Amino acid sequence: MTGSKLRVKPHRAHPTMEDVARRAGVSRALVSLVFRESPNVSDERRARVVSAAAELGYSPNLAARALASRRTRTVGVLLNTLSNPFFAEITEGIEAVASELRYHLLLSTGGRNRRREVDALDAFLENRVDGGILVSPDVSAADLARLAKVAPLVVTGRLLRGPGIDRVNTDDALGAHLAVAHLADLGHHHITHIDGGDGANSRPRRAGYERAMRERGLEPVVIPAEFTEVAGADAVDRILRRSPLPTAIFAANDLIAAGAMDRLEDEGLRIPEDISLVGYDNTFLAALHHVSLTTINQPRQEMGRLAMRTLIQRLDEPDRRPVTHILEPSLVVRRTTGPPPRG
Amino acid sequence: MTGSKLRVKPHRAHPTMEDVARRAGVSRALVSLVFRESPNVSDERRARVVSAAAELGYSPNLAARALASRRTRTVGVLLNTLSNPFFAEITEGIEAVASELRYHLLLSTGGRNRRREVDALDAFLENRVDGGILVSPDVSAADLARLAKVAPLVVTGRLLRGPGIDRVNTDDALGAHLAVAHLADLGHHHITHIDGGDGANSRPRRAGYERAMRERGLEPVVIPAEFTEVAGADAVDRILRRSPLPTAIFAANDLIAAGAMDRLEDEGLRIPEDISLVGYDNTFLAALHHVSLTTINQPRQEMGRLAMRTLIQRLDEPDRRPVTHILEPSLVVRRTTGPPPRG
DNA sequence: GTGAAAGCGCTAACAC
DNA sequence: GTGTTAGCGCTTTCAC
Repeated sequence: MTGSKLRVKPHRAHPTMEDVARRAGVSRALVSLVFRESPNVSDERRARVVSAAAELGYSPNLAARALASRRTRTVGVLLNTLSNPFFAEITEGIEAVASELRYHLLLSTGGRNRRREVDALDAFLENRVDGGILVSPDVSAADLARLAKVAPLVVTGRLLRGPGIDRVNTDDALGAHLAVAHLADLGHHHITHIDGGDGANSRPRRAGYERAMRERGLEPVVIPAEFTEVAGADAVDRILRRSPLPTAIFAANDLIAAGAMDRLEDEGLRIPEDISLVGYDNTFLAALHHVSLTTINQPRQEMGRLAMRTLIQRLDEPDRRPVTHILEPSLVVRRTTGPPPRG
Repeated sequence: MTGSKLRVKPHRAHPTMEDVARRAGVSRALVSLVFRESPNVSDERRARVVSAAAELGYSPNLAARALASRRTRTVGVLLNTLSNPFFAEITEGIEAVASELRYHLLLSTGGRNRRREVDALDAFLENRVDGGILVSPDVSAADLARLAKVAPLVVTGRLLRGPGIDRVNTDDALGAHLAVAHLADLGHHHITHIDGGDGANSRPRRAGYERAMRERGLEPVVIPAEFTEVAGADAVDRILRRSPLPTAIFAANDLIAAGAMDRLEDEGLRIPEDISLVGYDNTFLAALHHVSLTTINQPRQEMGRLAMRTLIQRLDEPDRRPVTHILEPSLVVRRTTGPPPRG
């Protein structure tokens, strides 16, 4: 036992089923049936049990239940960080259906740190979670498989296959396509992409961009960057030194777009009159009136809900083959895109 | 059992301490001692046990441990919503020290919904959490006391007193003071406050503003609103109809300030040349280069860390008297404040 | 419908 | 240092 000295006082005596049974004048087993909502209990006795429990302030001990039933009704959720609204919203989706179905969540943030992620998976194991939802995990396939052997998993943001592993993903390549198509339809030919380096979804977005450009006979130009505001601003500096100047920029996420927007305006360029700008993720940021960024929306809440529902389905039907759900992103047009300048 | 049909397969047989003991050629109790890191085990046997466990892929069953030890090493965390970065960052602080001290988190978001919050507290009870951290909870004092009777609590954002309840708060009145002082020092006399209605921290901020104004012989003017961007914009509309026009606005949070900023600029007012603007919370938003809002910072991560540490201390020392920690906000000067226009 | 009895996998005295 | 023994509070056959 690490850390504190653990002079923790044990819980004050909680009443047990035994106590409830005694008070209601029935057997312990009957109380158990009532709390598991068995139909085979007479209304009269059920009422007696319920009110006895209420009087005593009884609350079932989930540890005991888990031990006896070999089921915990909790699912482990692993994600990068809650500070990123993207993950926070996915989590909210998960939580919504979990609470509806009376499941508990054991939450861990791995912080893009492999060791912490492995710790989290160990915690899932030790808690004997009924299943797990891993949002863009960094851990090795082997570590994942170890958990998957013992509890079904839903993984997002990775292409991992395996028995007991279902997947929920969004189609990032399609999202990039949507962005390019929107700009091309407005008449842009010179569309530069600022990418996200080796951030989680950077690659498929870049690939989608490149393919969409080539399909239209346009020349892809990729400026390497990373998923931050500063990187977006720096990337614009590099873009402005090139020629021909692009008439539109497709940024790999909204944060990059925000940084780019700043720098473009600092340079006296008007958006969208002089240059158009598209982001990705439709974060809170993009929706700000002040920013009003055209961007690609990912159904975050829905990703979470779907992940949880998928897990429940597998719990119901452990032997069906693995499924992959792909959610489609959509274009949100705001005020940072318009036709290219004349001439 | 609600929802799914629960044809859940029990866990594949996990190895138990019995298995490990047999394999290592020792008693079950010795294995238990090793896993609890007891010093009274010879190095040789410890090594035997550890490697036997590794070979079997043994992982301790926390439910069994909880049942026997009457301690779960998990703490329940209740908060409004993860979508608000404010709560997300507090949670990250809590998680950081929890994971360091090998505690687990049972997380629930109440969504400002009293019923869901009560459900969450029930879940804490049923899980026999060792303690709870409630971030700006909405539940009644009675519901809170019920939980507090059985597990120590740390509450933030509320002034609740009670045995077994420690508190961590920030000094919102001081934050408001800082904002007013900053503006007054710049030479502003007409400072209008856009408030947050009955949002969580609205009242102390408003009160702090009013007192700070009066202390300087200035007349407080409060425009009622709520904690949203739209409300901020609407409030500006109302402000512009008044006279004399203020030379500075102190908004009750950053979101309001963002809305206000938009509308002010729409009306052709320059910030800070024509009018200064101060927000509250120092969210991500304020830090955007594009926005660059002068605001009041709350140490969010630190709030979370402190809450968790406070809880651990009480676990170590259940009978000490309740403590209240007050964290101090600080002023972050960016580009939306300056001296009032001349004349 | 209801009750009795045997565990679930571990901890915590206590003996040795 | 190490092994023995009783539970912890529930679920789950299996009789009745």
